Amino acid sequence: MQYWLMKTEPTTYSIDDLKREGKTPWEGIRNYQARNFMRDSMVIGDKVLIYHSNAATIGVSGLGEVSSKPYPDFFARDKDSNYFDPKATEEKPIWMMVDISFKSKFNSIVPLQQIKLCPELDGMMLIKKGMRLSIQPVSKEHYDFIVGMSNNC
DNA sequence: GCCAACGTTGGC
DNA sequence: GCCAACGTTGGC
Repeated sequence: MQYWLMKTEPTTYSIDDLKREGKTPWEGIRNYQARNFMRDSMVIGDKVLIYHSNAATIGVSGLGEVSSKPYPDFFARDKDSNYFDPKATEEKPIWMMVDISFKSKFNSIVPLQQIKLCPELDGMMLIKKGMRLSIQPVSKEHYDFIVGMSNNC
């Protein structure tokens, strides 16, 4: 069992969209390191912090769970998709994804600003300078602490 | 909208 | 394999 943080821009796909749909393919990851986490390390049942970037309120908005094995991101082969990649083929799909299911929406977002201020969260990948990975591993301690912060809002 | 930090591309 | 140019991310 591992813990992750996955970024999304709420104008594209928010925690409310995930709540409404219950489950979604996490398509459009076009970074090898992020893909490798999904392809090589994620297993069904892993816990996920859903993070809103480029938003009015930036921060962790709720919880999800990995609910499928990795499989090819078929958007890469859809010419009409923003995520189309001409190099992707059926034999070599290049890009992989997993399904993420909805677990909960926080009463209020745990803001990035606050995450940066908590000594308990020192060392989180999210707050490292220059870090822009859209999928990051999170320690159980940091995961639990952020869930705790959401309960105190 | 700005821009720092990264990642990718492509000529050599 | 180097590295300049370009594109993207994402906080501010």
